[in-house]
Amino acid sequence: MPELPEVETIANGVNERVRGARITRVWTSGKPQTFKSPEQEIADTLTGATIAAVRRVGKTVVMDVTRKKIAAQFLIHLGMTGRLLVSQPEVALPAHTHAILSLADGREIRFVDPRRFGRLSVTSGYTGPGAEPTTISAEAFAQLFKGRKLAIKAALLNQSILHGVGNIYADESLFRAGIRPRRQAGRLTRAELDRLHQALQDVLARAIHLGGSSVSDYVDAEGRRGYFQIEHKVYGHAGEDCSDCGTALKKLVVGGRTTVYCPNCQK
DNA sequence: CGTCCCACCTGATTGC
DNA sequence: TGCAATCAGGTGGGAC
Repeated sequence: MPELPEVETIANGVNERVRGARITRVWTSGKPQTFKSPEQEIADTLTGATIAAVRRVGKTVVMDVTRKKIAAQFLIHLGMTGRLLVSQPEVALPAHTHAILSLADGREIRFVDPRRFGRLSVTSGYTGPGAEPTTISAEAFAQLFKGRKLAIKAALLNQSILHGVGNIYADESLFRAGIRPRRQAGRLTRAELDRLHQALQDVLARAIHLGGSSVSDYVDAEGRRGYFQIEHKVYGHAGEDCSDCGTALKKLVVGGRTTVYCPNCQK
């Protein structure tokens, strides 16, 4: 479901509500695919721990916890349909709930994930697989794509190059930079890469400001929708007229993902 | 190693 | 109305 702006919105929302809380009990669903660490290890690490902070790294929600002076991290990757909710215990459990952290004050942090593409694990020292798009310099950004033969869209989606960008923000930033998604990453000029760097950071900042994109059912920790979808210029608009030039937007598949672009504005 | 493709899941929507 | 096909914000493993 969520890309960088949605994960950031969720992490910030959860952080504001549970930072400093103590976890008294952990329940997990036993669906093996969901758990990258053994469920017992997750329970042992979190039970009795205090939540120091909840933040985003790439598309992963990182919960920093301390238990008996030992620091650890609970990683929540939301996949396509994962949600992280902070609820009062009397609120009915949603279907497909896969983990519940009960807090000392009675509230519950719930991980809900219908498609089960999400993953839960515990670790320490997590830094994510790639570079951080919101703060990377134009120079370092350009460096990432040197010599790469894959399509620029596929490169943007590759989390080990740049982490946090997904299908929506890849298409939206390529449109705003005027670059066709199939262009070979290593053959973009420095000027084009600078435009892409700027467009990507603008789009991500704007989307974070609006609470992310709610395409179907994405909601943050408090059940609020995001509003960046109103500003999508290409994602979800295949066949419609380009908002800038009126040309019909085209759809194709790049890196295995549906891709929409303007054949006139993007070169 | 780089790149491509498909499997992994459920649910909503579309089309016959 | 009913049922099958298609599509979805993401990864990760295997094939080439």
